[in-house]
Amino acid sequence: MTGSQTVTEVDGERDATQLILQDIQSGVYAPGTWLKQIDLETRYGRGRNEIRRALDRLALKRVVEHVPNRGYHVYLSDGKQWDDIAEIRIMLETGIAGKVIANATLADISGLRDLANRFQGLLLSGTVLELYEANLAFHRAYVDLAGNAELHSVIAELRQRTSSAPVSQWHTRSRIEVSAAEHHEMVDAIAEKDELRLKTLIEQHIRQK
Amino acid sequence: MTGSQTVTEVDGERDATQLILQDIQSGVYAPGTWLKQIDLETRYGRGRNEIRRALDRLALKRVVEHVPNRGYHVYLSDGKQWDDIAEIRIMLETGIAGKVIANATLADISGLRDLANRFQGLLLSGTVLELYEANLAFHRAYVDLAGNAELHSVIAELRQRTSSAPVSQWHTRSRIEVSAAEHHEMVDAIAEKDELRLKTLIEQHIRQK
DNA sequence: GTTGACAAAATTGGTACCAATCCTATTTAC
DNA sequence: GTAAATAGGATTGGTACCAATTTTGTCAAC
Repeated sequence: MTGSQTVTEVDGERDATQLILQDIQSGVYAPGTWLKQIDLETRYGRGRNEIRRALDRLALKRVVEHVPNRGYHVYLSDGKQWDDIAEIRIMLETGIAGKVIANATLADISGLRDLANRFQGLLLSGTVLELYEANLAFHRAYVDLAGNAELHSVIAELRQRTSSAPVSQWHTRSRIEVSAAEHHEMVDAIAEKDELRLKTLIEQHIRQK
Repeated sequence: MTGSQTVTEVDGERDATQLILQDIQSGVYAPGTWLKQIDLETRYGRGRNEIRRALDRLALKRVVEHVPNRGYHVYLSDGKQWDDIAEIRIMLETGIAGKVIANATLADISGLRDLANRFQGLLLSGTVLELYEANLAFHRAYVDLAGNAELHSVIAELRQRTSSAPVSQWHTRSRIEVSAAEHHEMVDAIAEKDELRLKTLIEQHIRQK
């Protein structure tokens, strides 16, 4: 049974890569699942060619794995990989702490506060994917304050690598609550220009999530 | 004049992506050059399909830029981008300094020393590409000592992003000499377990290159 | 009942073709 | 003589088809 009706009314312009990625992140395709080209073709209403390109890109991003003459399947991330990537993120996000504090205007801080609030607001009503997006928006805004255009894409890529099963993270509500609180603490630290505290918070935040 | 004979006798198994990348890094294709599919097809003796996939991958890596219905051209890296990437590399390579020192066995240090020597040895006789590869091997070995499997690919990717014109870097011999000396100093610092000095050296090394 | 071989179906991956788009050179009007 | 318009050529990018490989299902032998 490969069937699955078209998921789209008007996905119109969006890239197939992101659609597939989003479905993987939403848990539609569990880790280990084989992604058959024909299925994807009908599901997203795209040509064979675009599907192949999308799968190749995802394979490059290590979201799926390619086995010649067998196809592509969702990557099964092990614990070690998660730890390694967390460590890299810590190095980068703490590394820019000083710059962020130096660059942050009052408007920036207020913007961050809004994003932290939005995440907190979704805590009760939001879906997992919405929470995921809100959390991502917060971290993205933080990283942007460093003024390093490249860093943005690097971190985004890192996130995608582990996000194979974001559902499996944040299983308990209490953990999400902690995350929401930490977001606010981070904003506080930025407002008070307390670099050391900010770094400590970030490390703690990334590790536990 | 689009002509250019096949560059290969037996490139047999190597991926077209890497062949093109290597040619860009060697300066065969200058920044800004349009990479026509037909030319690449004949030059590397590959099908249209593989060329397209390779170009798509390189576009994803930001080595080339894709303009719809126009084609792909070698990316022109501006100074800001170089600085941004250098900064990221500094954060990462200094960030692992402690772990590297902790993990490095005598054999590891000796291995690093060999690689530093090899770079130095190529200083007179080697081509630009050989120097580039030797330098890369040294840094790769250093990064590997951190025991973070993911970090490896992240840094490799970062390097590729700026390596559009490695020829333009290292224009003067004196700079290469300085780099070679710094490699040795880094090994010294690791051997003496002087983390602070190692970090200083790395920052200096990456920035000036 | 289990294991092995064989045939059929399904899936991938490559090749070739064709339409759409863009650049260039020539011609024409002013 | 210069500029706009037009025709021609070249390049990209998508679609369809076909071959190669693998998996699944069936049958026979032990």
